Parts: sequence; C-alpha cells; structure tokens
Amino acid sequence: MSIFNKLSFKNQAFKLREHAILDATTTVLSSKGYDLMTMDDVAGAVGISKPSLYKHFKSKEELVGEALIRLLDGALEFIAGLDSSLNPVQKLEALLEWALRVRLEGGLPFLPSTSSHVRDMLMRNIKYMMKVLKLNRQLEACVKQGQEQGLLNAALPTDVILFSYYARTCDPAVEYLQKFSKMSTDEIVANMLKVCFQGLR
Amino acid sequence: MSIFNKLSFKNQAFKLREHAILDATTTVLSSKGYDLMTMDDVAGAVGISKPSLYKHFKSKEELVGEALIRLLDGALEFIAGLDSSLNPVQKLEALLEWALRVRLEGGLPFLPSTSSHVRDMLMRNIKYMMKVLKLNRQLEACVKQGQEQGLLNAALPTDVILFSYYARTCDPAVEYLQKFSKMSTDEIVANMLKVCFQGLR
DNA sequence: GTCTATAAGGAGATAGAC
DNA sequence: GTCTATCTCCTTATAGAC
Repeated sequence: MSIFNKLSFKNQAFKLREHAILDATTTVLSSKGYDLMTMDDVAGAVGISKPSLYKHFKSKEELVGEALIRLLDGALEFIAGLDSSLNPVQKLEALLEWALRVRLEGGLPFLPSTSSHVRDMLMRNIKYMMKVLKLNRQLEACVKQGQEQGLLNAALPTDVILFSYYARTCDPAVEYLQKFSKMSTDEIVANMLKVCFQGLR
Repeated sequence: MSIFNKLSFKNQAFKLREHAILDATTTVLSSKGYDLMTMDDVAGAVGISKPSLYKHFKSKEELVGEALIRLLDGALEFIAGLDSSLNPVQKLEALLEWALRVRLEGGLPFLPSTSSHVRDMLMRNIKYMMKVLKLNRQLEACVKQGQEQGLLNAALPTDVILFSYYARTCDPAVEYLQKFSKMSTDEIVANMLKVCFQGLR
C-alpha cells in the first residue's frame, strides 16, 4: 500500500465526515432556520466538537452555503434524469413534487430566502449563485415553453409564474397540513400540486 | 381642569407614543424579521432609549405580539366593513388584496410563522390567539360557503384551501416581484390574485 | 418616566495542549 | 485533527440617578 492509498483513504474519511456534517446541518436548518441554528447545534448533532467543525467549514455562512449547494445539486440532477418526453409542465410538476417530498422528509426548502439577510448572504456566495442561475435558466425555459404551448396561462408575465412556482416549493401550507391535518404525505403533495396549477377555484 | 383631565391627557400622550412604538416595530419587523430585530433597533427608530421602551412593553415577545394583534385588528375591521352583498370568494379576494397592499407598503405579513419558534411564541399569546381564531372562523366559513356554491374547488379539502389562502398572504413571490420586476403595486396585486385563484395553468 | 451604565448570558470563532 | 477552555461581541433586560 503506497502513500497515495493512505492519503486517499484519509481523504475518503474526510469526505464522509463532511457528508455527515451537511446532513446534520440540513436537519437543524430545517427545524430551526438559519438565525436560530448554532454551530453548537450542528457539532452536537454530528457528535464532534465545535473546533473540529470549523476545520471542515470556516464559518457558519460557508457551512449553510454548502448544504444549500448540495440541495441544488440534487435538484439539477433530478431534472437531468427526467424523461425527456415529458412536456414542460410535466417537468415542472415533477420537480415541485420532488421538492415537496424532500421537505416533508425533513430536508430543506428551496428559497430559504424568506429572510432578507439570508438571501443577501447567499447572493454573495458565487458557487451557490452559479447553480441557482443554472437551475433558473432551465425552469424559465420550461415556463416559456409551457406558455407558448398553451399549457400555462400566457396572460401572466413569465416572472410571475416563475416566482410563484419557486414560492410553492417553500409554501408554509405544507407544514401546517403536516402538523394539523391527518393527511398522508402523498395526499399533501397531490393537493399542493393541484392548488399550484389549478388554483383555489 | 380636574385631575381627571390631566390624567386623561397624560394617558393620551402615552397611547400616542405606544402607537409610534408599534409603528416602528412593524417597520423593523417587516425588514429584518423577528430574530434579527433588536430592541435597540426599535428604540432607535422611535427616538427613545431602550429602558423607556421597556416601560411600555415588558419584553420583546410582548412588543411583537402587540404589533401583530394590531395587524389582526386591522384585518377583522376590514372584513367587518365589507359590503355584505359580496359573495364568499369576493370577500376572500378583497381581504387578500388588502393584506398584499399592507405588505407592499411596508407592513407585516400575516403568518409570520415561517419560523417555528415565532409560531410557538405567538401560540402562547392568548390575546393574539383569540383574534386569530376569530379571523379563522370567518375565513373558514367563507371557504365552506364558497365550496358549496361552486365558487371554490369542492374537490379540495377545506383545510388545503384555507392554509393555501393564508400562505398567499405572505407569499415571497411578492417581494421578488417588487425587487426584480418593473411592475407597479397594482399589477403585482392583480397578478398574485389571479395566480391564487386561477393557478398557473 | 426618561436617561446612562451595566449585568447576564448566548453564539461565532480561535488558542493552544495533546 | 481533535479536544477543552476562552475571547469577543452582541442582545435582552434592569439598576439607579435625575
């Protein structure tokens, strides 16, 4: 066994621990939000000390940024894996369903940007913004095609549809239904999709 | 002039200052959110010192609670003043329009409950909860009547419509449109209403 | 009732031993 | 690389003078 294997082994363990840290960050973040999440929370959830945590991520901002980048990677991967015979709206529906299921299983919402300072923090994160823009280009194309094909309301500005779509991925109604109704995950997802595309009427 | 007039005058000045404090709280709250709003922010915005602020409201929780109660009072008053010849859905539309305009003018969203600890704090506030329940009863009645009259999708559970309706009052798409599109307040409101009731289709 | 000054505790980040 | 102990700053809330 050469020194390279040894290094690679160490590297692998390092990556594994980073993955565990990001998992813990995701859990804490989804339950308490950015402002109330402390580095002690994360370190405690992983089972390491705070200085060890700082060896992996040099700040709270970077840690959260990486967790969100991983989420975006998941979304981009999901889109890339979609059956290309789906029409634009079917793709949007599939992605929304994916995002809602991620959230219902304890993951993060897209657009954690309810709070303006978190949004500003993320906009300074170049790596994150690159992925957001990539995702946005694809979704904007879907919306425009959907409108041209008469599958989405062409009377609405594209902006309005796109922002409203993003908003549905983090719709607080999901948490309220999960907490206060007896509905199953599947029912919640099905209903949220109907509300999104068909409205309340 | 009796002592009663003097007291009443003092009392009036006190009420006026409280009003100013609640205005400042509303402004700061809508821009920074609960977690990042500090008592120094509020005191500074009103132009008084922090201990004076604490003479009026004994804690941050109480202060924010009162600001939100005032918002709910505004909503209840708005509903009470609605033309009684409107059908249930027209009432819901009018209230949503009111709520969106309040937000767009720098006011607060209903449901500041994106964060669970703020929601928990508010649920311990009896005065606040009484008003929320009162409002909720009226809105639930509107939704049920709307469904019976075929004005709202009767295939959706009433819960789903009601929670989704609340969610629209604090839809983040509003802020994104305000920030990134060139649309006027009226256009934003009109589009959000369409999206809410007719969906993206 | 209003202020200046301060207590008390929390949270991000780090020093330095092992 | 990991830990214990600590620094520093910020925030809620109050003491005490006027």
